[in-house]
Amino acid sequence: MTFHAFQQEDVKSDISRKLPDQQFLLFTTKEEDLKTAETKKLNRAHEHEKENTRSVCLLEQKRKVVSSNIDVPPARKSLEELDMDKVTAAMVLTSLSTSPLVRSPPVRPNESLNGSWKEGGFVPSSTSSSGYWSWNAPSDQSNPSTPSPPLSADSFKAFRTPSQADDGIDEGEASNLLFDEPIPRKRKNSMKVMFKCLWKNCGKVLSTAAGIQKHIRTVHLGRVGESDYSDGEEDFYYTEIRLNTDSVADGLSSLSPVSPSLASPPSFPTQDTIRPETSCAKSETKVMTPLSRSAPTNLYLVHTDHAYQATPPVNIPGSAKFTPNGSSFSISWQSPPVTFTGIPVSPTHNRAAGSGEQKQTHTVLSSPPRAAFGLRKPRGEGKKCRKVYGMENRDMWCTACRWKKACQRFID
DNA sequence: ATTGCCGGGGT
DNA sequence: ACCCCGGCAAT
Ligand SMILES: [Zn+2]
Repeated sequence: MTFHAFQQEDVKSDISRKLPDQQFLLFTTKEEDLKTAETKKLNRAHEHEKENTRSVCLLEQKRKVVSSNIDVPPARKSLEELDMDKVTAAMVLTSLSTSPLVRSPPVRPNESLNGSWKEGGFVPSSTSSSGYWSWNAPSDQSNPSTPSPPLSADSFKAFRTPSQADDGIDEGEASNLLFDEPIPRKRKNSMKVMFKCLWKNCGKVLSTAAGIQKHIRTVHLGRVGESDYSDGEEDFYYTEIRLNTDSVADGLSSLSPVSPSLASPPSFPTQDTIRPETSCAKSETKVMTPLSRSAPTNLYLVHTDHAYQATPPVNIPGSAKFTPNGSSFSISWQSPPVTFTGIPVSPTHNRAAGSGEQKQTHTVLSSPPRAAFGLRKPRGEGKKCRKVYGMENRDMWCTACRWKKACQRFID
């Protein structure tokens, strides 16, 4: 782990007025990281090194932006973890109304003095080794009894040290899905991720990290020519906000490539309690009234049921292979037309060209209502890490997405 | 073409 | 357990 400080100097002149001149402390993870994690990814080693550095830098930027915009009593440093959720809740609410947002930082450059010193310390999260990708990671284990406010917010959950085994907990153990009844109903957890530009007088909100980076690059940094100039150190100032699909619409007046956003009626917002143990299936539906016109309710980021696919068996192996041929047929029950597939006996030669022989009767018809199996997973609606962060930010993806498994961060 | 992710492989 | 990727369906 090495530190270097450098001066922000490649900003253009007008920009330097807008943002306080400051020094940056950027830590890269050369030795430690590359030694372990990188060795495995030999094929990708090159770009990865860059990417790593870059994203760290990027995260640092975020921290800096945040830190430079608020005055927090200095006594606060150490216990920030404890009331993190309160702080963040307030913080996000603030961030939604005013552009720059806030957070008590570990390092706080003095903004008024242009000299802008910083103390050298800042061991990045030595106590809480893992990153801050989720609030339940290091802190919540301390107080399982006190329920945190169910409605909280999570903006830029970005402060993590790269590499690390942080991702293991990153989507920590929530196991607390509200209404997960017998039915395979998927949670209505629809939330949107937005990236908001933090430059002054620009509250631009885009839907992808790549998008906002591009925006900042072109609009604020003036780098028009180079489209994907991704050297290690760029100064992005943006934050990530998550909001429910309903109650969007405010604040986001100028968003450009935002997806249409279904105009669903206020389906009760899912509410994940932060209780560590999930108790039984007793639906303690804490369904609170959807705050009528409240600010976009940012959701907590608990989700993260254990590993991949907590959903009941929806996927029958080999079913999909035969769909186009004669062996499958679709039945429409209530709402969604589900397609059942007959179980083929001999996968190799089902339905040859001319032979309409097919004595195979579909026994599936007999078991209508529960039909425990059959349909393929309807393909999660909504953007996942890959789309949201883009290929170039692969190390921001959740673990599952990196493994090409079902995303754990954005659950449908 | 891109995205999500299951299944299966490697360590 | 962690990590990766071929391949497929859906988009
Ligand atoms: Zn993901």
